Amino acid sequence: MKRADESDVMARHARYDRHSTLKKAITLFWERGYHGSSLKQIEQALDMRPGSIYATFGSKDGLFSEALATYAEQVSQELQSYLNATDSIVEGLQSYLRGIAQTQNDLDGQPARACMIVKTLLESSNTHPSLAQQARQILVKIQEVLREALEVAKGRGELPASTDSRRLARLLQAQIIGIRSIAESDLAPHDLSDLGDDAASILEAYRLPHNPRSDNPG
Amino acid sequence: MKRADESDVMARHARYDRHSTLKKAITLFWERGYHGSSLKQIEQALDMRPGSIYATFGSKDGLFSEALATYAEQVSQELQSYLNATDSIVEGLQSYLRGIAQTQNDLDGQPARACMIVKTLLESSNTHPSLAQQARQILVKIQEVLREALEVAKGRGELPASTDSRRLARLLQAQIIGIRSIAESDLAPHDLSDLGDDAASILEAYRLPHNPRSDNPG
DNA sequence: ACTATAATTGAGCAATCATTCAAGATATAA
DNA sequence: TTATATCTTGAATGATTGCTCAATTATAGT
Repeated sequence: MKRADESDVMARHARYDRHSTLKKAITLFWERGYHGSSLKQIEQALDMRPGSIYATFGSKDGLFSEALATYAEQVSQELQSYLNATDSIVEGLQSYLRGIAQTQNDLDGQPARACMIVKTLLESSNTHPSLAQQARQILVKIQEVLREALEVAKGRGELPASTDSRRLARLLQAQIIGIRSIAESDLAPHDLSDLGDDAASILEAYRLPHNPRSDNPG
Repeated sequence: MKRADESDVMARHARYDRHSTLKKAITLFWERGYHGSSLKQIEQALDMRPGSIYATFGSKDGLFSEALATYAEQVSQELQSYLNATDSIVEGLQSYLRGIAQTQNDLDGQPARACMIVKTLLESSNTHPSLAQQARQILVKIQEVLREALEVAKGRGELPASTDSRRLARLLQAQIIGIRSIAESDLAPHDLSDLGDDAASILEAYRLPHNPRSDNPG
């Protein structure tokens, strides 16, 4: 059997760019969730007819799964860009916590909304095991990114060597989830911003006591 | 016109106790959410036929709304019982944060699960405005309970008079939401317990006697 | 036992659900 | 052009959705 890309006769090319289509899917699914998004609405959001959708993504599940993976990639990259923006890992993390507490944190100027990963986990944990498992794995992966960043911070002397990075990473993830979930309330922008500051300042207690006139530099 | 309870002729009494029925509804809706629970499943969970369900609760929306309100009552009472268990408000709050991080925190021995209020808010914020608004109001009410508790703590000298109780209440609510949401991951019981401890110890920095931080957030 | 009242039932409703597939459209190679 | 491969379409599928209501059953007072 001959695969499409091996064929000696080319044919019609796809009208839809997969990645930009997935971004449209993210917008819809992030807003309405899996069960809340009907295929009718998906057709409208993607400007595709059912046949094309199923030919491209296999099923509603497949589309959602790809959209979630793409979203996770976006989130990871955003976190990484915060971490790379400063010499200090801890300050990068603090900056990230403050950033997600801004009501206009997107390029599109969208208001802060709960994380799509958490929304998916909570929605599907007892209705759609495979989706829930995917969400869990993404959360573990992000936790791993946080843990590695904290390890680097330890190496740089920002945190005590005794710091349990895995454990602190979980505390940070809880902050992220808490902030972004509360953002779904109609909290005043200023109050949400304060919450970001408070969550960021939690890290101060974990910092290596930095004494400018320290007499024991070990 | 004669009302039923004014009638001089009594009739068949209801087979179903409203409160125990609502508890069954909570179990289903908490697990599967609003969109994830079909009327077929509701019929089975309540052991009621559609006619009875609609005669009693009006609609699926009405049933869910009553179930959510009942759940909120349960949560508030649990929080209050933690606050009343100790002389110290702060320790009561810490005990609560640790308590919700226990995998078996219910009388029924159920594993820790994400808060039904938050699940509802995230699921319905863009699909079911009235439900989302109800969830938001409940969260505000709980925040108010926390704030009042913190005010009492200030009066008792547990916290500095300068403490912004409203702001700290929001930080605490973010902890609760974060812990309970992360509980939906298949985190090891010990790890979740650690997270509870870490969230509880955040309050140490806000305490009056030994505040390790120079800049008091508040 | 009889009557009035209320609670319960479950078959059945129109609408919507996710999905399929034969037919048509379009681009490339020869 | 013609043939071939691929993409797109949208009507139609059977299942399921939330919900209704006429009929049935059960209770209490007379």
